[in-house]
Amino acid sequence: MSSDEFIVTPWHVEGDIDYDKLIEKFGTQKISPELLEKIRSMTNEDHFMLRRGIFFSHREMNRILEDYEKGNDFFLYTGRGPSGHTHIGHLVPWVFAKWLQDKFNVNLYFQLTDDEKFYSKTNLTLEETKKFAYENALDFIALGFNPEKTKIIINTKNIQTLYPIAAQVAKKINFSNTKATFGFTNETNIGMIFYTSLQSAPCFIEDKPVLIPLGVDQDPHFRLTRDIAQKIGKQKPALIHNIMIPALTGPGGKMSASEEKGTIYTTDTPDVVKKKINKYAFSGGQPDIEQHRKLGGNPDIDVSYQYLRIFFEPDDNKLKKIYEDYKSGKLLSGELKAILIEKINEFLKTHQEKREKAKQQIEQFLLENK
RNA sequence: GGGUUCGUAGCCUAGCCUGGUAGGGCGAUGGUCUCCAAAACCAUCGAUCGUCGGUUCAAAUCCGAUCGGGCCCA
Repeated sequence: MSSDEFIVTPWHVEGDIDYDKLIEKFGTQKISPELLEKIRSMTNEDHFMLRRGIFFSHREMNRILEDYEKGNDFFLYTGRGPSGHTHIGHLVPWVFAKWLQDKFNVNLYFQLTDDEKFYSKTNLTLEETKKFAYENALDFIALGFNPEKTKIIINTKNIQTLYPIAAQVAKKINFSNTKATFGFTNETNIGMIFYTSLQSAPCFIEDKPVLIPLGVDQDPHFRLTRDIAQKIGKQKPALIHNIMIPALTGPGGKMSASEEKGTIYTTDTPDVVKKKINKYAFSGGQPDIEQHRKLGGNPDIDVSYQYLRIFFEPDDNKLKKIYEDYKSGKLLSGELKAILIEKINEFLKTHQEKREKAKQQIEQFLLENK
């Protein structure tokens, strides 16, 4: 694969992603300055993930906001495929969903697709994906969601609730649609072929419009959902997409939960975090200290800097100083890494405490089948 | 149920026809070099060749059975 090629699908992300090209390819809308301003004025806050383009693309987010202004409520939906333990990249859309929920005071559904990971990962058993679903749920809850307005859907547990909706969806999607959208072939197991209708189901769990914050790689599922929404008498789901979080080891793919090395898990200890960052984080520094002082580093490709930008340093002034110091050569890669290590460990300390408490709270969050 | 095809280290794979206990790539690990990482260079680990049995002095290689995956047909 040459350097200007990239692949983005719900199951595989590879290459150096050109997000403008991806917008064109997927047919989404870039988040315009006007939309940014609208969100800002409605929430009275300028969220750093929007300002910095971590969320960069959408489908009909403006419609959701306009309806909301007219007094029409919406709800939020996001999720996670439990193929492994939660890593810090997963938290991006969840934290953003929390923010949206707080600002608009709306319900949120969080879907754990344990069945889908069982179908798509040959080496995972259903027991394992169910176990990871539970583990992932703890991380989600730890972010502080309100149990009154937030429900966790586990596919294998909530199938009774999801199935009637999924059936409506499934009848309107044919094999050619899914083949074209996901690249399925005759070897694809039939669980995968049906699966997208289950991922669609939460879009219609309430009779209101839905807004879905999610990683852009999951967009294809909802492209199909949007295509069939009107056929089943529902509104199209609206989406807001975040970029893929780079792996520690460098650009050229998203952080993968199955690759131990390039991943910081939410359960990692401070020592492990330190070791992983120092040992694996791809840097934009120069080959040696003299050249670095003279030529400066490149924060745009430096993974440590990117993590600060994407998640761990919401303060623009501090981030700007780091950017400039690194670029000028004043800040060394090792020093930049030290800043990130401290930020991550500070975050994980409280996260891990909340995660422990979540074990007592999980029951309140699980959706009950009706 | 029938047919067909595949099963070699974490992954991809050579070898199988023409039997003599396995070679490569990626990855991983360690080192050199770096403020780190990457790159580069050096080194190392790692496979009883799905399983059981047969033929043979000798089988990943031939034969049989069996298990598992894929596809086609019913």
